[in-house]
Amino acid sequence: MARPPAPRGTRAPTLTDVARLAGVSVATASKALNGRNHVSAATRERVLEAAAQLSFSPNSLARGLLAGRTGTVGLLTSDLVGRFSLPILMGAEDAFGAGEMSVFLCDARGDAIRERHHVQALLSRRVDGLIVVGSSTDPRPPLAAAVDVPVVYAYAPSENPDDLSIVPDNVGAGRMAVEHLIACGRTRIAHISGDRGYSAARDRVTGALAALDDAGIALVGQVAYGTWEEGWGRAAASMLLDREPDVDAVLCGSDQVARGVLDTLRERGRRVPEDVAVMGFDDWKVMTTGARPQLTSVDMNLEELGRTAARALFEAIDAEHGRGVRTVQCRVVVRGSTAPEA
Amino acid sequence: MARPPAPRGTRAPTLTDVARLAGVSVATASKALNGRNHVSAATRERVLEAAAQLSFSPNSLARGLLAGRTGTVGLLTSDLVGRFSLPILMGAEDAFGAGEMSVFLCDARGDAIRERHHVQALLSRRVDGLIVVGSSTDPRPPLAAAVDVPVVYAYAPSENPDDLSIVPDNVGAGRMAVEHLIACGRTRIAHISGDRGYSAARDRVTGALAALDDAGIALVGQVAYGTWEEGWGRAAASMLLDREPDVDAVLCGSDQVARGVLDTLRERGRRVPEDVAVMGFDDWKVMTTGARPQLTSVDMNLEELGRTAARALFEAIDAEHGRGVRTVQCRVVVRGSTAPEA
DNA sequence: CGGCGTTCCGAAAAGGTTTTCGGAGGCTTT
DNA sequence: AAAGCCTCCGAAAACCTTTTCGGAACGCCG
Repeated sequence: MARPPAPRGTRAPTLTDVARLAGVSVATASKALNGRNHVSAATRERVLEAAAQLSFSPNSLARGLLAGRTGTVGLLTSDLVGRFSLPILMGAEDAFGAGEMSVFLCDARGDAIRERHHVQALLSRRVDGLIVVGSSTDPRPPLAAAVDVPVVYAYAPSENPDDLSIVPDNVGAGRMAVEHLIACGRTRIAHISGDRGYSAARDRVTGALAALDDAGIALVGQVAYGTWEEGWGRAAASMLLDREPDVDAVLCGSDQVARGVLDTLRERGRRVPEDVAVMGFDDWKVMTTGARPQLTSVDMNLEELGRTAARALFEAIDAEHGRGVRTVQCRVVVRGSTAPEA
Repeated sequence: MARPPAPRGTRAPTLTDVARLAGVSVATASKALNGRNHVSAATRERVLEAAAQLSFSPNSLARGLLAGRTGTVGLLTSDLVGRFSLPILMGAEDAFGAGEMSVFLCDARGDAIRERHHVQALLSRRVDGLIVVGSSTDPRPPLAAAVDVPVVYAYAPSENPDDLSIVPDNVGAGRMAVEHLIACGRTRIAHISGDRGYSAARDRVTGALAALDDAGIALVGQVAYGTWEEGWGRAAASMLLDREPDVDAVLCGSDQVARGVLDTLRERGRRVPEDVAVMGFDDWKVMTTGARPQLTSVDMNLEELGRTAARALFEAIDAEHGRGVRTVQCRVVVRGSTAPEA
């Protein structure tokens, strides 16, 4: 910050330069470039030509300073490394990028201090709004600082019900999964879940049990909680087969767990899907399409969630701020592990 | 853009407000807040208190307008969905976020039109520099528009050697991998690579062959090019075992390919690592640690690459612009698939 | 008491754009 | 011919911060 900016070529052309070249005042140049009226066609043409010749590009800072609106939003994520924030980020970037909005990306890495610092920086840059992306679906504390721009929470809802949160429908996902298995003719369904500490795991269980209840079917064995990893899937499947040899479907808490289950089933000589159907959650492509057979999974529609959050923020910027928790529907992606290839 | 900004609470406090509250002029308030001298301690204290009371946050737009430097950089990626851009992005965000820089994220999705549009938008926002992250390590055309801010290409180098590019050392990675296998006592080494269309695959082959050559060892069979997927790994391993039953190590073009190879080896009753050692590239945690046994891999250090790119851009902003291609070293992460557990 | 140096503060300009308002000129209407 | 309206353009203000420069107050010395 000590040194002055290095003189790199010549300074960017300003509206004044354009006006001078076109032989008009800056006011006229501005009007011509922005398509406002009260400018004759001939003059407008001259200005446009001058602007093109200088490859003029209006200074967004000056514009934002005057308009009180910058056309920027902040995307505050808790962990870029996690694989759930990425599709959401993509969806949001997608929805914004289509318009005239630019996105500031900040990674707080789960650190509250860092988060506060980033929020301050974003506010000082006068963003028009904020999207806060959580790293799990568990509720998170709202932003500490007082923010006078709209905030939308994505994936992890805010603990404050007055905030607007967009979350995936994990209960619905569990329900849809079981309904799919039942539709495939399965009646002896077990559930190997993920980490009990995550509401995503518990919600999916809730939905799954509800669907079983609706169908008048009992779960085979107990819900098995563990971790989100392949190793847990292998171990849990082994125990399951020992205790419940006649199981004909295993719903898994994640695609990774399902991969482990598939491994164990193969080793035990169970055919998938003929003997046992297997399903995962998240539809993580590299997991589902690399598996043998390919894995049926529930797509949580995270990219759509990101787009929804962006659109909600967009509305909140222009109009009134919504509140409450909104869910985004998910969908079953059917592959070979539940339905034999056609 | 039609509606005026919704009046959300009261407008953000400005330096004028702070000065008025503290009973000084804006100039004094500015000096006090920025820690410049020629302000008495008492006055400074009054100003700081007033600023805190109003929770004043200086308007970065106005500051940037004046300073000619905005403290923002643009991060232009070709495909957020790909998993290589993410760690780079993280590293860059990391290196920038530590200071006073904010990052604009743009996803061009491999579309040149969209890319140009984003570059224009970034320039109009007066970013101080740009990082262009490619989706593969193949050289890419330089930015179309004339940019008068420093640009650093990351992962994919620019086709123009006068640009500065930071890329992973794929040749070195191939070399290190083979050296590790040799160090593990393997002498009958095969290589199941990835997609021949990618320079990453070819470069790794180059490095691997060079290391074999140095050691006076011949590759077992031919280099097998295919895809980056698990299925290819399974198929290629099957063919390999048919033709070269006495192979004692398989170097795989990616972790995914390695997973497929592991699968086939298990089915064929070969023990890993006792009979055959297996290695992958990329060190994709979910692939390597979920495997049985856990997979030795070469970490391409992408996060470090992102940090390096950010630092290079930082230097280029302050001083002179570098040029040429710089590589970032990678490292072998040893796991059970090449070395028996201790 | 005058001169001088030091310390502190305020006025003003700069940065680039948008918008408002007034002015100038041309044309129509009475 | 005078009055009025419409079209087009330019001057200037506004947005907010930083920096420069001049001025004021004060203490100290001669």
